[in-house]
Amino acid sequence: MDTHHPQNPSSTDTHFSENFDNYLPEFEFSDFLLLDHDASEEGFSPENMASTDNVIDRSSIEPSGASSANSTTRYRSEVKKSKADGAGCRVAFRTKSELEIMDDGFKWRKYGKKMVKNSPNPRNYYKCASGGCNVKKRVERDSEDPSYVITTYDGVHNHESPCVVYYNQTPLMES
DNA sequence: CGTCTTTGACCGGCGC
DNA sequence: GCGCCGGTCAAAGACG
Repeated sequence: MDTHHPQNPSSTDTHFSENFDNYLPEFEFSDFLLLDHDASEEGFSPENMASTDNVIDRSSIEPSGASSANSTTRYRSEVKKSKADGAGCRVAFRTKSELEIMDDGFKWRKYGKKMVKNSPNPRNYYKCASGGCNVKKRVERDSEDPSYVITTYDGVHNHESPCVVYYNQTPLMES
């Protein structure tokens, strides 16, 4: 259903974030939590945040180290067993958005929906549709503020975002 | 016709 | 040991 076509490469704009701005006018970060014990401030691998890191930057969240502790929302520190299969990087975002389907450039396939006890809203489970990439993401609405959406990324992409690929493959061609 | 969402069932972990 | 709860699977349906 999510006919998310990658941004047409013909735009050749230099700022992907600008595209995002047009894409999600009602996009506002409230909290972002880094739930990874192994990843310190430097642990913010560009691989993992291939495209979302753009969003973080534009939300003017202090990139200064230890800023992750800035989050007021106490997410249960799920420092559980981390599969050595690249999974081990957990990042949770809380965004203000009407739509819970936020296209971050990756292709996600929904594989489950569950009602959780803590919240009256269902929780959706997505998996990266790229072969060999078993990154998961779970999306749910804030129990207290339905206008907020909590997105939790689980794992690291072993491939670039389709958008990035696009930009890589089309360095300059428009006439 | 192919792809993706939906939905209930199943499974494993944890707490009591 | 049992029950609860969260996460995943897989068949069926819907949609393009």
